[in-house]
Amino acid sequence: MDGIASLLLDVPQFKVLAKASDVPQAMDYIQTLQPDLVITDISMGETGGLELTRFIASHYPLMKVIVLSMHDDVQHIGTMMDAGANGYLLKNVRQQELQHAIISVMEGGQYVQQSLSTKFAKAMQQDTQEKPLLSPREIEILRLIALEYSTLEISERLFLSPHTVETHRKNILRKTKVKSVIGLINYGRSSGIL
Amino acid sequence: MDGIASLLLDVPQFKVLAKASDVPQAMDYIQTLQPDLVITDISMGETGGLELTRFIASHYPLMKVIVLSMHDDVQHIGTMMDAGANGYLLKNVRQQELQHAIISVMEGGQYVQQSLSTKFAKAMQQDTQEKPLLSPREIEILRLIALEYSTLEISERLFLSPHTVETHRKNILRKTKVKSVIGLINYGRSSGIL
DNA sequence: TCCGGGATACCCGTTGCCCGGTATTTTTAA
DNA sequence: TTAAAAATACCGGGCAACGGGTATCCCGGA
Repeated sequence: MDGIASLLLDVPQFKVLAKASDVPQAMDYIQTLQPDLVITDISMGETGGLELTRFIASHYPLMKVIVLSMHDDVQHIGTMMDAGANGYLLKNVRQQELQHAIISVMEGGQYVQQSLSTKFAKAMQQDTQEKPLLSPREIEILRLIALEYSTLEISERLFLSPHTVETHRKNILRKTKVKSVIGLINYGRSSGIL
Repeated sequence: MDGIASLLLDVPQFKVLAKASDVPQAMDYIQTLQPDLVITDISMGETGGLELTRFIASHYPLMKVIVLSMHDDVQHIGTMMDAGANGYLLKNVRQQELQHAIISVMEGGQYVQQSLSTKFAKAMQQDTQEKPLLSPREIEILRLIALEYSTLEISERLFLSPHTVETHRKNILRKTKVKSVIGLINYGRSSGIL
């Protein structure tokens, strides 16, 4: 971790606000300092880094996250990027590429290390190739949710069991990776469903 | 009251489902028959009509309420309209204007008797003229709600008791007259707060 | 000077969302 | 045709949201 910090210290336009050695500490710093960018080492607690990334993505949508990892497989990259990471680099990244990644990310882009981007891009292509994500039925229900219909009201309107609507609702939440109806509305707006 | 009913009976597209002589009886009818429209005489029990209107507005948002009154002052009109009434007429209203009011209200509009609307509109103007509606604190909290913060998280972020946040949330819901966070988001979007 | 609104805080009860499952039928895709 | 996905339905539990109260403090306008 010190290695990374020293890499950054050499560059005047970057300022290291804090370094955290565990996830709770990191969360604390993030909430108090609210930095523009968080560099997360997912080798430290395995799942901790994933949770941290999800937390940042949902609570601070404008805050950027770059993941430092030692895993170069598509699964790990995909999981972190899905969780809301803006960049993914291996721990052996060179200073120049790290700086480049930071700049790209801060400008609103995504950055995956050169040596990984080829295989990841290929996987991504098959992965994100306009998969509808939500089924027609689910979209229908999402629209009704956005219109302030309760689960019970939706079930009455569509002649379904409330249980069915509940299941659909759960599946929608799972698929869109949001934590409540609020995220659902935001998702619907940004994806053009609503 | 019979005078009103007979006015309505002359018109084929209106059907009088029931007449109530006191508030509890009216509540009973409303809940069992769920009419499209309720015409309330606020001279009968003073506060009773106000409570009834509030009850309908909160429990049956789509049900319309027209208030028949003998008070022509701005206070009374404002109170009833704020409580959720869709129309306000004096008891001496002519049949033609009553019908017109009903049609306007059923089409989703608001109707205040011609002879009153001028003074009321003037009061309303000062009243609704960029009244911030939500206080700065409430707007702050609304924004955090939209970012998927829970009440507890908001309280921690603003160094407040969760109870306080709860109160603000309730006041926001009351002021914006929506029924859940979903309506809150929609309100925020349309009003430009979010 | 007094009143009202805003901000703060607390309590209690009900409702509905959310999460964790399981399971059947139908439809679609491989 | 066979496997996966979608749509349907049900159960039980936890907890946040919501509604309706009460109460104090402070400040700015009437």
